Amino acid sequence: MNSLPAQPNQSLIDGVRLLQRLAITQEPLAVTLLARELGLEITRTNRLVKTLAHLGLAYRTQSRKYAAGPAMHVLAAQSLFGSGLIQRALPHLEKLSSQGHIVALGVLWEDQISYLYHWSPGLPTYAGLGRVAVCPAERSGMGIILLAQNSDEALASILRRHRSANNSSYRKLMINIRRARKTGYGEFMAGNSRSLALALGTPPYAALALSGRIRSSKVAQKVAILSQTKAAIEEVMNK
Amino acid sequence: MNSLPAQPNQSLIDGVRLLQRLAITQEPLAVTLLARELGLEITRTNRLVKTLAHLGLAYRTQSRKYAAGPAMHVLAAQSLFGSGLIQRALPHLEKLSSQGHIVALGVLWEDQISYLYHWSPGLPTYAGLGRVAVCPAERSGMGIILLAQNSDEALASILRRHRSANNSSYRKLMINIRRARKTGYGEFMAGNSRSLALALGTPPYAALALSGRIRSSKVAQKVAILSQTKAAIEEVMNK
DNA sequence: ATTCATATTGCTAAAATAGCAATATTGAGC
DNA sequence: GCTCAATATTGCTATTTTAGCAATATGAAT
Repeated sequence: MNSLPAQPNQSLIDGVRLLQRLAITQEPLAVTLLARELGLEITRTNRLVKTLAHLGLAYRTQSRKYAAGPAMHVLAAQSLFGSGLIQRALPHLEKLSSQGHIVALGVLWEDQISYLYHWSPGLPTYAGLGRVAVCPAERSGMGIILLAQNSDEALASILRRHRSANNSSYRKLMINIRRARKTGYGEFMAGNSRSLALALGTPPYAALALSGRIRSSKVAQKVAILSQTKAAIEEVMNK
Repeated sequence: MNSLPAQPNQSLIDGVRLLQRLAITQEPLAVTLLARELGLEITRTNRLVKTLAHLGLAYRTQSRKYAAGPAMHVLAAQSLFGSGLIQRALPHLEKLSSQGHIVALGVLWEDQISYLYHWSPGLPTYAGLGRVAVCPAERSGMGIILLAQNSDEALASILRRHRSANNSSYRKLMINIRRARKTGYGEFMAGNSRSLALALGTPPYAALALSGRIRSSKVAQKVAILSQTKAAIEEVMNK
């Protein structure tokens, strides 16, 4: 993202990754699992997680597993403001409600999509916040368009590190990614539900999606609507 | 918050503090200022901030100042879910709208209150999110009730580290804190606007407030209403 | 252009961490 | 309850990383 400093601090880098991993699921995780998932040594992981626990950012259960701690509320408040994306995007996302589809705003982390907003018809607008955990990027329109920004090598390196090594799903993903690069939008089908997504920002920092039973004949129209919202959000973000 | 690990990682601790400091204001900050504010050495600060910049969590302006970076959106999405507080509190906060006052949900960090939610009459519910930056804890009902949880020594240590060393304001704060400990709610007057706040959770992890032109005769009634909301939020948080 | 303030890096002493091996703790199965 | 196996945690010291000085670079202001 930026030039490496003279002395990049590996403890900070991996500590933040652990923090992020703890944040995205509710279930408490064992140190061994955390270490394996992030490719870290166990003792080191244990100490970093305990440091996070000391800060209140992690919480140790009786069975010595770790989950998000109470200071996560503090970090949420701070990063919510620091990001400013939800605050500025919400008025525009709300306007998409009338489409009758799921509306989502998400970000890519490693090989996962996290949702800033995930709204289904019938819910009040405010209920879309922090409602949904994560989705594997390869099974998400947003994931596909965000992954598509990477070079094939960078992509391979991301995917190699995660269980996504499965060959058949990898090939499917690459097909979707190549199409996304050509069309400019991410598309993923799950059963007869279609997810359409556009990236926000250059370089992209988030993505925007509509999901539901969208017929092929309506795709261009829905993408055009997403484009308007994309432009509107990018405009307020560039101020 | 938790027992110190065998090898607490100071880089992670201070790196996270820097991250938090960058998140809570929009203006880019010079390294010197960051270092002074957090009581850190300049070279170290420079390297930690550059590591954050490498992760995308900080952004370096042309004039070599640092602000929140694009990965802050990612952290916001993750911590929003990891915290779960906004998601679960919003339906209850919305019910407070009919009171005709400002409704807020905030957290304490060092000597500052950050807002998860800060809603004013006339706004849509969703607009209360991430709208307001920070407020010095000593000038906030929420700040007072949250600071009141600390022992006098812990309190002195928090305040000593910050510019709040001002004697007259310190004395006023202590009066407010002692009253809060007795009454169980935080109260702060700014002009003729009154702010009333209750802490959430044991130990408290956040606070809830109503602010506006609240007459003395109405205080007990408003505190009772806040208590109901507090109980409702605590209940959903304990599941 | 020159000056000043601040950011950044090179360098090495000093301090913190890594990671092994040992120990402690917990949960599962008797 | 007891034993065993799996996992977490810590003590220890070699190794690595960081701290912080001094030097340099980079901008901004004049």
